[in-house]
Parts: sequence; structure tokens; C-alpha cells
Amino acid sequence: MINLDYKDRMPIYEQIVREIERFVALGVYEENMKMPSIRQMAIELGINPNTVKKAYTILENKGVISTISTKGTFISNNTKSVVNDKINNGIIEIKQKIEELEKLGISRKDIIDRLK
Amino acid sequence: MINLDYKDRMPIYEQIVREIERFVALGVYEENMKMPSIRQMAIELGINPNTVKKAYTILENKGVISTISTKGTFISNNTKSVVNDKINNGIIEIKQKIEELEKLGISRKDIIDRLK
Amino acid sequence: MINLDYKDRMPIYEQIVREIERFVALGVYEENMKMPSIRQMAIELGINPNTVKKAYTILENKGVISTISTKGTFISNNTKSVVNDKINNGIIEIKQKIEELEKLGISRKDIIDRLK
Amino acid sequence: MINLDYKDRMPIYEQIVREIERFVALGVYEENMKMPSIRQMAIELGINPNTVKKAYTILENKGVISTISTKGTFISNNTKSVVNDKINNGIIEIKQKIEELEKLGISRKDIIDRLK
DNA sequence: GTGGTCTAGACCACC
DNA sequence: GTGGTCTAGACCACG
Repeated sequence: MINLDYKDRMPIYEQIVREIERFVALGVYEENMKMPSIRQMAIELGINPNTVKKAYTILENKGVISTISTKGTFISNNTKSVVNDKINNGIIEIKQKIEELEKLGISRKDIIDRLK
Repeated sequence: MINLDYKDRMPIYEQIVREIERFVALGVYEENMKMPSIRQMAIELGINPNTVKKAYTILENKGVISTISTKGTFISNNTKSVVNDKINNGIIEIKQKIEELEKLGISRKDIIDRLK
Repeated sequence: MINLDYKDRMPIYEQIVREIERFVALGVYEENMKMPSIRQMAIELGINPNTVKKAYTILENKGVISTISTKGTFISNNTKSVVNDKINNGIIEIKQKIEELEKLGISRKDIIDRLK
Repeated sequence: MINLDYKDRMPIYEQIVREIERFVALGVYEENMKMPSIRQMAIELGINPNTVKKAYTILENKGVISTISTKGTFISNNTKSVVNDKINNGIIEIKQKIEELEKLGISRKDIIDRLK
């Protein structure tokens, strides 16, 4: 399910973080769902368990997942705010892109027209 | 003129490439203009000549500049197509971003409204 | 395996590029094969790792090899088209040579007779 | 008349040597013909007189031209052997090219067929 | 002075 | 251990 791009400058662990965040935002991973174990996901992705471990640690710090020792790892409950954050960040990124293009001599109106 | 950010994940040489491409697109660097020499730019930016050389090599491969040994480095004549390419690529990237956001449950129309 | 000629006007890194392209064309290096690491090849050839790196970068730009950071460098899958390209280019170069010789007053037929 | 390629790895002075040799071989420059002065050719080609000087020195060593002080520079009389040398060298170069292509898995017969 | 090449060696993130 | 980046500095040919 998770797709890795080894040519990307983004490290593998960060790609995993982003993918899982995306799945959570999309509702593919639902609240309180049990995540695959570190070993299991490492095998599925064909990578080193340390890499998965690093991704899980970051996700836990972000509050996206929470680990209950001896029980496993689960998706947290605060999903809705995660979605809104992602949308807002996405809008901001697009606005930055538009500003870059405006510097190249194309008007904001022309850009938006070409997006419809 | 060129601003470097050492904390950025983007390597120095690529930052230089982007900046020069931007200057060409903006018309700051005009066609056939002589570029600063490798050593000169290295001194101005406070970096190693090899790093500038790497940026220049990439720009030459891209057709943005043209290097004549013992003469110097010059902006190529293809500038206009370069600008158009950058604009088109920018539009495509924005469209991809929009598609990602749509998957999060916000409509294209709502996204575009928030861009104006 | 790779032979370097320091007296040649062709730089070391380009000699490496040509040799590897030749090995790929000859099938000595098969598709998806792992290449020697940058450091390893540098030691074998008695040269600096940066020089090997430069050769590898050029080969990657040409699509001959594919580099995956922290994993290694591998021969790409496009080998057959690479071989055909090399043959076609070689034929074209020879035709140009023949045209040059024709201008010196020798007929195409005579030239070809002397090639058999 | 003489065409210079600043991107070529071959130095300018050597390009001049080759061009003049070619013109001699082709009969464009006839025996005993007076060559343009160093200054004059330097101006025509838009290059440094030292570069022309270097080319003339090499040509004189090769016996292609001869300088008579206070008179000027003239094409030598041994042109025919020059032509034959160039043809023979050309044939040898083509044979080497063919051998390279044979290593790529195409037969000599197939190569020659594609030259006709 | 210019670009072209190469060396030696360092530090980094990732795995 | 692997590739990625960068520095410092050297030597060269050319013009």
C-alpha cells in the first residue's frame, strides 16, 4: 500500500510518515485502528526495521499514532484536525507556487484560469 | 544577489541553479550576457569554486547557459522557451497538489476560491 | 577490468563512462547488476572517489545506470536501446568520415573496398 | 573560411592546423600560395595572434607551410603526399571504428552494407 | 584570468 | 558501508 521512492531526496522514514498521515487524512486508516507491527511493515516494504521504527516514533511525537506497550500501535483519535491541517498547509503551498509563477510574468488570474 | 540557505535540504549547487534559472526567466540575466566567472561567483557567495562549477555544469546540460573554455560562461539564447517550460511545469505541479487536496474531501471549487 | 590511459586527452571520468557503456553494450554488465561502489572502484583504479562519482553521475544522466542512495548503483533496464543507439551513432560517424575522404578525391567504392 | 568550434575539446590552434591541412589536401590552398599574415588571420578569426602563431609553427614543423622571413608564409610543394597520408589515416580510423562496432555484436558485413 | 580536471579528505544522513 | 555534498587546493592548457 505504501509506495517508496528511493530516488527522492526525502528519506525513506519521512516518506513513510507522510504516507501514513495521508492515509489517516483520507480515512483509509481509521481511528483506533491497529497498525501493523514494526517488523511486519519492515518485511512488507522490504526495508530495515530501524527505518520503520524511526517513522513510528515521529508519528507518535506528532500525535498521529500512539503505542501501548505489549498491546501494539494504534491510530489516535484527533484525526479531524489532522485533515484540516493538511488542507490548510496544501493551500499555503499552492499560494507560494502561484507567487513564484507570478514572478515569471504570468498574472494570478491567468494561472487560476488554467487550473479550472 | 543570490541568497543561500544552508539549512535547506536543497544542496547549495541546486539553489544556485534555481536562482539563476529564475533570474533568466525574470529577464534579470539577458541572453548572451556574460556570467560571473566560476572563481568570482565562488568568492561572492563565500563558497568553493567546485560547487559553482557543479551548478554551471548542470545549467549547461539544461541548455540555460553555454560555457566556452578560457572565455567564460554566457546565458544561452533559448531563454523564452525556458520561461514557458517553467510556467507550464508550475501549473502542472499546482494541479497535482489540487488533486491531492480533493482526495481529502474539499472540492476543487472551494480550493480555487481560497486562492484568489 | 577498466583500463585508464593518463596520456589520453580524454579525461579519466569520461574514459570510465565509455568503458562502462561498452561493458553494458557487450553484456559484460547485465541489467540490474550491482556496480562496484564508488569507493571500491576508486581503490581498484587507484583514483579519487570524486572522479568515479563524476563518471557515475554522467552515466545516470544518460540512463545507463541507476543510483539508489545508501543502497548502491545498478545497471538500468534500457540496455538494448543503448546498444542500438551506439551502433547507429557509430554508423553515422563512419559515414561522415567517408564523406570527408570523398572530398579528397577517392571514390566511395574504393574506400569501402579497402575496408573489407 | 576556417570554422572554429569553441566547445570542442580540440584546442583552437589545433583546429586551425587541421583546417589548413584539409584545405591543402582539397586543393583550396594551392602550392606556393601566400598565406594570410598571422595578424590578418587573427583578426579574421577574432582570436589572439599567439594562437595563430602556434598553428603556423606546427604547420611549418610538419612541412605543410614554410616561412621566408620578410617575405611571408607559403604553402609547401609536397602536397600530394599530404593527401595520401590523410586518406590512409582516414581509412585506418574507419577500420578502428568498425572494430569497435563489431564488439557490440554487429558483423562487419552488416556494417559495410549500411555504408553503401 | 578562464575553465577543466583531479586529489585528499572531511562531514552528513541513511540504513 | 553507501551515496551526497562540500571544502581546499593543486596543476594544466589555452589565450
